[in-house]
Amino acid sequence: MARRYDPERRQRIIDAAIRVVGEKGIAGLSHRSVAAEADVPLGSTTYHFKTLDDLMVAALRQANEGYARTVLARGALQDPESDLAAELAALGSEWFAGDRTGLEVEYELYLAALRRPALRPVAAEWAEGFADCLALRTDPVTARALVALIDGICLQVLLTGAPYDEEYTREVLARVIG
Amino acid sequence: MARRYDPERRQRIIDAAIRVVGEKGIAGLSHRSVAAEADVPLGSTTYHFKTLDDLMVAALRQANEGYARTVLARGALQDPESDLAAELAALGSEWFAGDRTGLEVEYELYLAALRRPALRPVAAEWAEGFADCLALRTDPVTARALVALIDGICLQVLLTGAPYDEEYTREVLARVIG
DNA sequence: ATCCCATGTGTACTAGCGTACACATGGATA
DNA sequence: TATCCATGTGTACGCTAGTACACATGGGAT
Repeated sequence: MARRYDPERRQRIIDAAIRVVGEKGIAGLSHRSVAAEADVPLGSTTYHFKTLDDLMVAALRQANEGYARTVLARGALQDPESDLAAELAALGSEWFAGDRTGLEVEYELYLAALRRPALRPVAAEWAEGFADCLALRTDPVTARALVALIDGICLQVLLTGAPYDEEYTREVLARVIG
Repeated sequence: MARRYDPERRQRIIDAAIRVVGEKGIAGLSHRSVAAEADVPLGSTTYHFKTLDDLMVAALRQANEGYARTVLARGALQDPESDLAAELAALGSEWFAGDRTGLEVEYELYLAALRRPALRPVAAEWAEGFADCLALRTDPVTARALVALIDGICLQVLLTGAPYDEEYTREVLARVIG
């Protein structure tokens, strides 16, 4: 019995869940599919995560942390001298560059909060955390609006297949900043 | 057997699908659950809609038409003298007033396009149709941004459970209009 | 050193799913 | 009127799901 007493078992299950959502979407997420992806027995996924909602909460929280890091990594966002709209539009370009799987996973789990109350606090954490970060450069109301507009623009791109337009994004974000 | 040769069978199945999504979410949508809700045999739902995607396409299209009517019904939107931002913010209040089930169904199907390519053209129809309508009062770029911002604001409300704030919405929409 | 219990493993049960298919029926067409 | 085929009905199959549970194991508290 290899891998008994695996101290990272729980973490590996979360990572596997994120990969499953990336490959098959939330509809393809099950205790069994995650167990197979993580190479652990079925009972192990049900032991660590009693319900799929629990697992999605953990996965969304982890995805949020990843995107929070990409925001934090863009240090210029904190620099009062930088062009906030341009920085945010460039952040969007970074998100959409290359493989979009990560972004799709983030949004799929985020949007799942619509029907899964358990996810709502985690979705709210993301929105508020991002807004708090932006509020350092502007007022809270504007910060909330920026988050909403960025969400809306990202969704239009993901849902309709339209290309991401950084210059357009910068322009309209700048209007909200006023 | 009663109800043989039911000329509205297909329509009744679509209506039932929308009710099922409203009650149980897309996750609860199946040929069987819809058949039960529409009070038709299983074979009837699979006959009219070969796949669930087909059924979701029909349901989203119908939901879109309903919301398009609420937009058109707000005649003041077309009136060049009216305050566009205020009218749109009021439209949001109308959407959120009372039972939100309809709005949740609309967004749940709309957002499902993220993972279901079959729904993307229908999602794009909604976004473009709404934007085209707004473009009558402003330019196409601003119209698109307004749709994105409205989507973002509605989602924040639905996902995080925050209340809908008409005055805040009017204020930030006005900034985008410039 | 002993024991407990958090953790890990394997399997079985029941329910619901999409799918397929054989057959029924009667409006539309010729 | 005779025929055809779009539409309607009922049932069965194989698959996957969540859940439950009995049992195994060994790290850490005592």
